[in-house]
Amino acid sequence: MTDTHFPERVTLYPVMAIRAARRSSRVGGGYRLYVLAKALDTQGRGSVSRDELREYALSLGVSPRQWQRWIIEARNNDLVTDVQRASGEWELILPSAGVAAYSMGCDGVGTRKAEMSAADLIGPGWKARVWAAYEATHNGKPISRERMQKIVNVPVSTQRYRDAQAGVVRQQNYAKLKAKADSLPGLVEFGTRHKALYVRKDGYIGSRKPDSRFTDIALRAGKGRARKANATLHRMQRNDGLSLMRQALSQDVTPETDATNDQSVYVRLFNFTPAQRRASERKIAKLDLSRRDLYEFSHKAKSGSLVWVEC
DNA sequence: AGAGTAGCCTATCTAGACAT
DNA sequence: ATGTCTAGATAGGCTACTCT
Repeated sequence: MTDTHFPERVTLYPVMAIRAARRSSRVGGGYRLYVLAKALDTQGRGSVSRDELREYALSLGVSPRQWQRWIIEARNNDLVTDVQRASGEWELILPSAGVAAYSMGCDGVGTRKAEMSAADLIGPGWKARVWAAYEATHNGKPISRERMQKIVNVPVSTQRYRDAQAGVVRQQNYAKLKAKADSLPGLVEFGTRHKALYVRKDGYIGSRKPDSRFTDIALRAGKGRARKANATLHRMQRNDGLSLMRQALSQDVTPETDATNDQSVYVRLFNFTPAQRRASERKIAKLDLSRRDLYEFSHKAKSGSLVWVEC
């Protein structure tokens, strides 16, 4: 076999992949071809040989017919540009992530890349595996499906469908609040930002938090150049008058909106280590927020659920 | 003969409705 | 909170065709 020199792993921005995976995007194959091309361009030259990319795709099980459709999609979305070298060989010029995101109509590339196997991009279930890569970027931190829908605009029912198909493991999270059981009636009567309150066996008040999800389909990669890619994208949007209002806070925190003034007044942060918690406290101190929840990981319950203590 | 392609057919997917 | 079902839509495979 001559395939062995082709990359087995690729890195991508799951937020872009999710955009491409939308039925209406008409760039599902084109985007995957772009990801493969980027993986092939190990030197970062900004271009790859068209024949080599075709060979790479076919070695992964892409049919000649698919290749034909995919490269057309990639061209239609400015993800590749054909140029002929003096030698006669055809090269494909590849845009940067930010420019590619702009071409695809993304509002952002997210904050994290993910790494996954190239073969997982091909064949039935690829959308679920790409979704799992997005789940992996949360690194086990609790996040509700509703929140993910707000971020990437994938309906909750579709999220469940994808998770089930990709075998994503879900774990429940419970928070141990500072308040004791005797304050529960007051909390119930006057209301609280905490949902699903109950009295724990140790006498403190507990609250059900969003689930954590885990997968081994993808690894969370470093932050890489997400900031740069987003900056490029947003500059292009501004130039086109397409700039959208963006979140004031990073994706590591969960802003909620106060219905009365539409301002972010509330964040919730989950931290696995004391060092993470201290970093979060510093971050929060700068933000001038009226309300916040901060939790540090405590332990894994017998049931498998994760328990977090309010700080 | 071999490469590329059109069009048909089937598998897969989406997302709402309903059930548990 | 999850699972099941479904109609309608899309993607991908297959085959026969054209062109050189």
